[in-house]
Amino acid sequence: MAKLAFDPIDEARRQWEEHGWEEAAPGMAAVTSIVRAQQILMARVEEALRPHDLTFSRYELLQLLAFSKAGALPLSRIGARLQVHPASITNAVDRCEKRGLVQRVPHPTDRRTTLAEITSQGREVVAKATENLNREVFTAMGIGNEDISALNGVLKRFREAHGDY
Amino acid sequence: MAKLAFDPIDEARRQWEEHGWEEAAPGMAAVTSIVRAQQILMARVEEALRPHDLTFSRYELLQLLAFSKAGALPLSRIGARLQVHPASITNAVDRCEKRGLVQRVPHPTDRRTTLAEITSQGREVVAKATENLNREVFTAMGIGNEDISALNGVLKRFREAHGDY
DNA sequence: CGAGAATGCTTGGACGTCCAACTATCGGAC
DNA sequence: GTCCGATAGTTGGACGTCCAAGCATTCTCG
Repeated sequence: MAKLAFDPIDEARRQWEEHGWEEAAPGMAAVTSIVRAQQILMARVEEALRPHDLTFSRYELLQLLAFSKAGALPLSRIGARLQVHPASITNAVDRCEKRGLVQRVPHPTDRRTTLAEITSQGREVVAKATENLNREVFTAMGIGNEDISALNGVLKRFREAHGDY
Repeated sequence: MAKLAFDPIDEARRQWEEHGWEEAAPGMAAVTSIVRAQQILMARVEEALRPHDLTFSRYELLQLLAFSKAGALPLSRIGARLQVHPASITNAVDRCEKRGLVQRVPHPTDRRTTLAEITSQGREVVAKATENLNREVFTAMGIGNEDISALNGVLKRFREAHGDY
């Protein structure tokens, strides 16, 4: 994988400083690092999910439903929890419904609302997928526990500062 | 923006621990946090670039060329530096070329290779875009300098552990 | 020197994301 | 009680990413 003899982010930082943007250099490095880390992680996650024919979005959908009390939630609440556009929810639910992992159910009192309900097959698939993810990704981060804790702390402050949750 | 009364990541962690996956909980939280942080950052970046009609991929392409000695690089080297698929480079160069920010030039000795060369207009656009990014994103991260340093340190170790660079 | 492997780029298709526009339903205010 | 704004979900289009396949060129090695 390593095609380069140097760290591209260190290199970018050097360039930033050379151009008189010392103020912005650490932030630039942080943004670039997060983007790159996300690319690496998503590649690993998608690989762990491939045997189950799931994508990360669809996995998140199924896991959220599996953890909910009734196994069903309004699409709008799903969107709020996963922080994605309503159209993306429609898409994810469509695909899961085609595979029988989820089914659309009308809301009992509000006819505008549609619920997504996880099926027993959906529960099976998401259980196996979680097992894989835990083994191949979440417990194999490649950095120490202190680093993971520090990361979680910083990113929690970051998200809070930007009005997440 | 804040639609929720709780942190979804804390909630997910709680669920993980309840299901006996304590081992994987910190890694799960870290992965989810990185994904979410990247979403937040990309939204901010894209907004800062919108006035210049650029996307982040195209900005990265232009900045890389602007910093290169000759203002031109083989498409394959661009792909290696930005860590994206060749097809994505083709796409980005196509769009920049249509706007006159970049032009394709044949490699002097290797006829397989195509160079992307930044134009003077491309240099103007990327300079203004960088100014915007520095002001609106890179120097407005919402967390302290120590947090940014810690983040950069952890993510550098993470990237190194996964064979980046 | 010549055939097969490797490299460089492009194309077409699948997927996910967002936005804007639209339909349907609900709820509050006068 | 009715109308108008807010809310819920879907659709179609634009964009970016990846993969697989294909074509051209260059390199390697017998």
